[in-house]
Formats: sequence, C-alpha cells, structure tokens
Amino acid sequence: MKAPASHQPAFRRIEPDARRLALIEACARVLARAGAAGASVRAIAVEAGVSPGLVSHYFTGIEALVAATYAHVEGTVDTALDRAVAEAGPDPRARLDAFVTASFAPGIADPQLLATWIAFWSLVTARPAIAAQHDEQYSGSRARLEALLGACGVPTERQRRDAIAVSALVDGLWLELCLSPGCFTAEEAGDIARRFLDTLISTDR
Amino acid sequence: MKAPASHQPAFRRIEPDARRLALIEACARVLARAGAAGASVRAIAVEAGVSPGLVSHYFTGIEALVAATYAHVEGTVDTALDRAVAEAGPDPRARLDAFVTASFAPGIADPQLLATWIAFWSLVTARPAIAAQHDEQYSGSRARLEALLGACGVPTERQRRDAIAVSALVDGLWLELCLSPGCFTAEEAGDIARRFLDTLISTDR
DNA sequence: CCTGTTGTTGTACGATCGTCCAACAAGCTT
DNA sequence: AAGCTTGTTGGACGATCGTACAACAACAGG
Repeated sequence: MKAPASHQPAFRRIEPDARRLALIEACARVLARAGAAGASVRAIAVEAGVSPGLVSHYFTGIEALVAATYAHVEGTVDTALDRAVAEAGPDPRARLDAFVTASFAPGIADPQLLATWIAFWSLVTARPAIAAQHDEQYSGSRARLEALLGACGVPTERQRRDAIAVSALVDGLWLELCLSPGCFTAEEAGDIARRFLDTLISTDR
Repeated sequence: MKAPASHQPAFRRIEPDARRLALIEACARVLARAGAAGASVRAIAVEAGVSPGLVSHYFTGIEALVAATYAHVEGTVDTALDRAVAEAGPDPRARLDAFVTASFAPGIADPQLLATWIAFWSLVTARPAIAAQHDEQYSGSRARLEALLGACGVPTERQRRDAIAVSALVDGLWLELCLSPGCFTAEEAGDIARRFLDTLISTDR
C-alpha cells in the first residue's frame, strides 16, 4: 500500500519558464551521457524527474526540444566566452587571445558538449526552420568575432572574411579536440589559433 | 518482352564482397536523403533492393554498417582529392592548392555527404571501436597533409602542427559550407585556405 | 537433369519510439 | 473549508525499430 497518514506531494508545480528550462537542461545531460541516439522523450523525462507526457506539453516534439537545447547550450558557451573576453582587460589583442583560448578550455571543448551539436546538426539539412536557426546563431557568433577583429585594426572590408576564417579554424580545432582528445592538446589548439591571429592582424599584408 | 511464361528469378545471388559494397552504397544514399535518423535497416534494405534480413547477415548491426559506410565514403573523397593533387602537376605549392580547392568542390562540400559524417560522429563518443577508427582515419588524412606541406618546404618539426592547423581550417570551412551553404561560397573558402597556406609556407616566420 | 551449397527471403518477435488525452491533484483564490 | 485553475500524471495507442531464424531458391558441380 501507499500513502501514509501524512501527505507528501506527488509532484511540484513550478512556473512554466522554470519547467521549460529544467527540461532543456535534462535534455543536455542526456545528450551528453547517451548521445543523440539515446535522447528519447522517456529518457529525458526520467532525467528531469517528470512524466513523459510533460515533454509534449512544453515542446512541439523532441526536435523542438533539441533545437531549444542547442540554443541554450550555445548561449551558455557564449556567456563563458564573453566573460573570458571581459576578464582579459581593455587590450584588443588580449581580448581576442582570450576568446580563442577560452574556446578550448575544459567545459567548452568537451566531448559531452559535442553530442548536443551533433544532434542539432543532424536536423539542419532536413528541417528548414532548424537551418534558419543555425544561420542566425552562426552569423551572430561571426558578428562578435568581427567586432573583436575590428578592434585589433582589421579593416572593415576584411572583417567578414577573416571572421569566417577564424571561426572555421577554431571550430575545426574544437571538433577534432572533441573527437580525438588524445591527438593534440588544448594548449596546442590555442597556440595554432593565436598564431593564425598574428598573421591576420600584422599590418604588412 | 522475353523469358516469359517459364521462370524469372526472384532475386540474384552475387558474391559477398559485391553485396557488401551494394549495402554500403545504399546506406550512403539513405543517409544523404533522410539523414541519420532515417537510416534504418529497413530503409537501407529497400534502397538496396534486398530484404531486411540481409543487413544483419553482412554486418554485426547497423552501427557497423554506418562505420563501414563512413570508411567507404571517406575513401571516395580521398581518391577524389588524390586525383586533384595528381592533376595539379609537379609543383608542390600547386599540389597543395589543388588539395584545398578540391576540398570545397561540388560533390565534396555537399550537405548530403555531411549526413554520413554526422551519423559517424554520433557514434564516436560512445563506441571505443568507432573512436579508434576515427583516430586512424584522421591521422591518415593528416599524414598526407604533412607530406604535401613538407614538399613545400615546411620543416619537419613544424609539419605536425601545421597539418593539424590546415586540416582544422579546411574541415571547419567545409562544415559551415555544408550547414549554411548561403553564407559564403566555395571560392571564398578556397581563397581563405590558400591565403592561410601562404602564411605557413612563407620562409620569414 | 539432379543434387548440394548457401545466399537470400520473409516474417515473427519483443523492445522502444513519439504522441495523445482524460483524469488527477497541487496550490491559489474566495 | 471549499472551489477553481491548470500544471502534471500515467497509460494507451499505433508505428517503427533491430534482430533472429527457419524455409526457400539460385546456381554451380555432378
């Protein structure tokens, strides 16, 4: 039998935004632990400590939850990178260096984070709405890079191309660092990226 | 119309290696069309024109088939890149340029090809055997790049790092080109990569 | 033509998937 | 204390998943 004399609530009601966030964070943990293939509605519900039906109640479907999780995780990463840049002080080049260095720090270059990206990427090709979300987030991340480069003296007409280049190099290093952690270190990745920045910022070009 | 009333074979027996390859190619087509989520045993069997049971007969499971497909597609890409390098003639720098240019050519930088990579990447973190396969293929691709760089005069002690850098830049550009085809062009990607090679090969560094 | 080998079929099976919705209960209002 | 709103439950549902296996048939060797 159940239910003793005293009464303990079987569940707690929390406000919609908080519940939504809890589901997103649970989704991120499941993706990190079990990968894209293991991120089912039921597994996420168990992780969040709620019933499976609640996922459908807050999200159109599991794809929408994955998209929201990607946006949230990318937001977290952006915040961490922004903090690293802010802590680097006023020198433009130091800020740029801090950006790339933080991109390979533990917790950012993390195989568990990669799972969220992969789950999201797997939806980009087939779902136009997801592709649009990717375009938007990518161009936002590129805009920040353009600003950092501009502060270092990169002329306006070269900012777009150089931001694409830096973004690609950092992402490529980040990807391999996650996929083959033993092949090279985060320090090496940072060195490579910073050396590349040298060639972009040097005036004799 | 021939061979009428008598008998038409319900299926053809072909030698194991050919059937294996047919299944791999069918898997690649399904991945390209439907993405990682749609690559089920049944869908692949339909695409190959065989019964579902045959997949289990030739592969341990669908993960093994995806891994074999990745190896096969990467082999195809490597062959295309090798041909581009060979057609570039004897000049080392021209060969290196041909390598990066071909990396962004249609059929290589292709959203449909990306699906195979994503399906494979999604298995890397969880499956040690798949991680080992990735390490091997990545180091092989890096070794080729080291050779091309060495021929251009990059000293031995810098080849490893520079190969990692070029590989990351090319892969990062390739990835974004597949995910957001409208953001920048293959020509721009090639320009960025070739300009990066300039900085690596110039002797005053 | 017959026979043996074996590549191939087709289905059955249990597990798990995403979605849905009527019923329930937590907690605020009155 | 009672009522009301609504966040939440939990199971039903059909579809689809990967796998296994006995029966079948294509084809080479006799």
